[in-house]
Parts: sequence; C-alpha cells; structure tokens
Amino acid sequence: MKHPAGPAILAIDPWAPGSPSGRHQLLGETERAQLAKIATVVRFEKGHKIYEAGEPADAAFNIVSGVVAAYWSQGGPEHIISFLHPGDLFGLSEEGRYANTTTRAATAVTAYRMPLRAITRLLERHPDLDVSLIIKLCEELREAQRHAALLAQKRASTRLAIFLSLQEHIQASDGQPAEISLPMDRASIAAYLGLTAAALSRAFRTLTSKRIISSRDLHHVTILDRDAFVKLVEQI
Amino acid sequence: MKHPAGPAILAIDPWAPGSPSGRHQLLGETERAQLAKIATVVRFEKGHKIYEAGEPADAAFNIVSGVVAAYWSQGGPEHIISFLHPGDLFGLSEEGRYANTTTRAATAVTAYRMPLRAITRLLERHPDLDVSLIIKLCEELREAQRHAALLAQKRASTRLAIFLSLQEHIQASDGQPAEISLPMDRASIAAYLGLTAAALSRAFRTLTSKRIISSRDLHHVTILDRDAFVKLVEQI
DNA sequence: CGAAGTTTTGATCAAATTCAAGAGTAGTGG
DNA sequence: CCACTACTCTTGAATTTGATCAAAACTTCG
Repeated sequence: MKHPAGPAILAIDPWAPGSPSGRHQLLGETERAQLAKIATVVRFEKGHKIYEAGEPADAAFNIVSGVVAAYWSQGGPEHIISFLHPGDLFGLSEEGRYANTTTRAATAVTAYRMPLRAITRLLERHPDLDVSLIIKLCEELREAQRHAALLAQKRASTRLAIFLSLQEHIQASDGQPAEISLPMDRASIAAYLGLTAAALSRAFRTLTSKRIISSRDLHHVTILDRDAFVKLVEQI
Repeated sequence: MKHPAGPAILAIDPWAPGSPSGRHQLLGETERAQLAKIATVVRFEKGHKIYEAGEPADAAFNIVSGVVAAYWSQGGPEHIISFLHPGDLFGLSEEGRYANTTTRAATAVTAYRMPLRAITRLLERHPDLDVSLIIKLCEELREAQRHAALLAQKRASTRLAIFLSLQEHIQASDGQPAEISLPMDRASIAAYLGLTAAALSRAFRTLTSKRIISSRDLHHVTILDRDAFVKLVEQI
C-alpha cells in the first residue's frame, strides 16, 4: 500500500476511455506536497455532521478513508444525493454555488481538511490544476446522471442491483469480481435509492431468494448469478 | 431583443448568489465572434436524432432556439436525463467521456454547430474560457442533482409540480410569474419524470382538478394557486 | 447482560403500472 | 375548407408494487 503523501484526488481519466475501472491520482507530487502543507487530518465518527447547507464554507475536505453522505437539504424527507468515497473532494463549490447539500459521515471518516483560501491561492499558481478540477466535475456530473437513471427505475430490486453494481465498480481492485462491501447502513442506502428501509429490505430478500446475490452479513454481498444480475442492471 | 452575435453560453453566475433568476452570457464579444467564425447554423426537426451515444464526436452544439432531449442510453426504456435549452452547450465532453447520452430534438431546433478541434484550439488560446466551462459544468451538475431529487419524490403530482417550477425558473423573463410553456410533448416529459404517459396525464388532472394549475392547451400551463404549488415543490 | 438502536417481517392501504379502448390533435390532400 | 388518417393524449379496470404503521428479531455497545 502506498504511503499517504497528502491529499489525493482520484478520478477516472477521461482521456483513457478503456481504462481498467481504476481511478487514478489527478494531482502531481508537487501539488500533493503543497496541499499537504496546508491540510490537517480530521476524523468524524459515524453519523456526525460535517457541515450544514448554508453554513459559511471555509474549508474543503478530501477523504482518506470512510464514506460521507451528501444530503439534499430543502425541507422534506432527507435524500442522499451522493456517497463520497476515499479520493473524493467536497465542500469546494460552496463559496460560489451549490450550498444545498449537508454532509454527514456515513461511516467513521478520516479526511484532510484544507482552508479554501489556501486552495484558491494554489489554483492561481498552478493553472494545470483546473484541468483536474474539470475532470473531477465531469465525473461528478456523470455520477449524478447515473443516480438519476437509477432513480428513474421503478422496481426496487432493480434500483438495488444498480446500486450494487456501482458499488462494485468503485471498489473494483482490478477487474476480478469479489465481495462487495456496503460500509453505510441500510437507512442511508434507502435514502440514496429513494426507498423506505422496509422496501429496501424486501429488495434484498427478493434478490437473495432468487439466488442472484447472497450476503455474509449486513455489510458484505456477493453476486451469485452474474447473468441475472447483469440483466437487471443493463436495463438502465 | 439583442442581435444574435454568435454562439452564446448562458449560465447563472455562481458568484452572484442572489441573482434574479436570470441567466447571463458567459462569453465575451471577442470569444463569441471567434466562435461565430468556426460555427455553422443547423436546423433539426422535431424528433430528429442529433447524435447517438458512441458515435465519433466531431462537433459540439450550442442551442439558439428549441429544446433538445438528452437520453440515457443503455438498453431498456429510454429515460431523458436532461432537457437542453437555448444557450446550452452539448456534445462537448464526448471526445473524452460521457459518451452515453443520445440527443434528439424535442421540438424544432436551431443551433450552432462547432467543430471540436476548433473549440480546442480556442480554449488553448483563451485560458479564461475554462473558467466559463467550470461554471457551466457546476450548473449542469446542480441540474442533475435537482433531477435526482425530483426523481426521489414518490408522488407523481409532486414530480410534475417540481418540473413545472424548474421550467418556470428557466423561462423567468424577469421575476414576474407568467404562463409556463412546455414545448416538448407528453412522452418526453414522462421520460424525464420517470413516469408512464398515463401516470403523467393523471398527475396533470390531479393538479388541475385541485385548481392548482390550469392549462390553456397541451403546451401552456398557468399556476392558479401559488401557495399550494409552492407547498408541493418545497418538499424537495 | 441489558438497553438502544437497526433491520426485518407482516398486514393494510394507496398509488403507479399495464393494457386496452376511447377522445382529441395535427397534418394531408381532395 | 373539410374530411381522412395517423398520432398523441386521456380515461378506465385490473394488477402489481411500494408506503405506512407497528411489532418482532437481530446487532451493537456500554
């Protein structure tokens, strides 16, 4: 395992289309080192609020380990708009725009915390960085669109299958199919899928009883029947 | 009305938060003029495919009038991931990434067509342009997230109300509430809302019979009961 | 071990899907 | 200008699916 050399922004290289599902580092050694200087390591325990929509945003975060949930806040029942994983960056666009997400640790989280002003200065000095930013934004955009495609599905078990396949994709160490881990709790998954916890539970049961998946425990799922699974997912 | 001076990229300025719902021009006169030189005007009739996912992308488009629908293509029933309006840019990110959208004219469309290579060259020469690009991407991202929030709603009439309010926001000439126009057909709206045409029709009927909206014809809706309307929408 | 919190399961109810048939709207050509 | 056709939109009845509410099983953690 690599030694953590400072903040890491991971993304799929858009200019290497057939890449083997791996995300790679967008920042050069120099940038990482410079960011490391202005960053501090922070920890959040599960369920802890990281920041609320509308709060004055003075820092951005870069996840080292754990999963963060971004909530779509605006009254009503809380929906999760995205799960953020190690290598993701968040809290950045607040100064200008989308201040309508509240973030909360979905599991225990370790992250780098970087003051916005310092980042801004760095961006001014390294114009290449905004190419990285554009790449990252494109990736987030695609993710949001996939999420919308997921939510457009009507059958709960289909939504779950798509979610599992996204999870698998993110975790794909190197192609080989393995056990999928679901670090977040059921309520969070339900909030992401636009379902109630009850419906989600039944969806798990449906896929399990059809021998499409099997779960070792609440946080580990294996795909048994790849063909059936793919057939469910490919419908999007 | 301003004389069309070439391609226009319209967006909400992220650094002027409380802006009066108006979108403004991201390109300077110089850029517009330069883009105009490499652009040709093209027309598509309603329903015509503009490009298919996976096709070699050699040009980007900038809408002058009409509405384009971007489909999430990957087998299955076709879902519309976004409606593109005058001032929007599309077909740009294909060379690298999100090649999984097929676009189709939802109404008759007039657009500028710009070869990608020329745009790339222009971008290299005007580094300021990628700030505009970042702004535009952020806006698209927000749109995609709003769309996801919409789809997370369970009641069809709520989804419709949110859609209407988005439409109204886009058309807001200057604050004053007016008739909302829905240029696209019902099937397209249903595909965007993740509903069947039947469910959408019933949703219209529900809102109409509750005297929340009334429609002059298939393409023109007025909001009668603002309070009730806002109450529905604010739930997101 | 016990208590607080999650997750599953059960029964009822409401809402959207499906499929099919019936109004309504263009758009075309006589 | 009207009539005809093709199409889109609405409506209806039966079915499926998820929501809701509440209680029971299971985890976690002190």
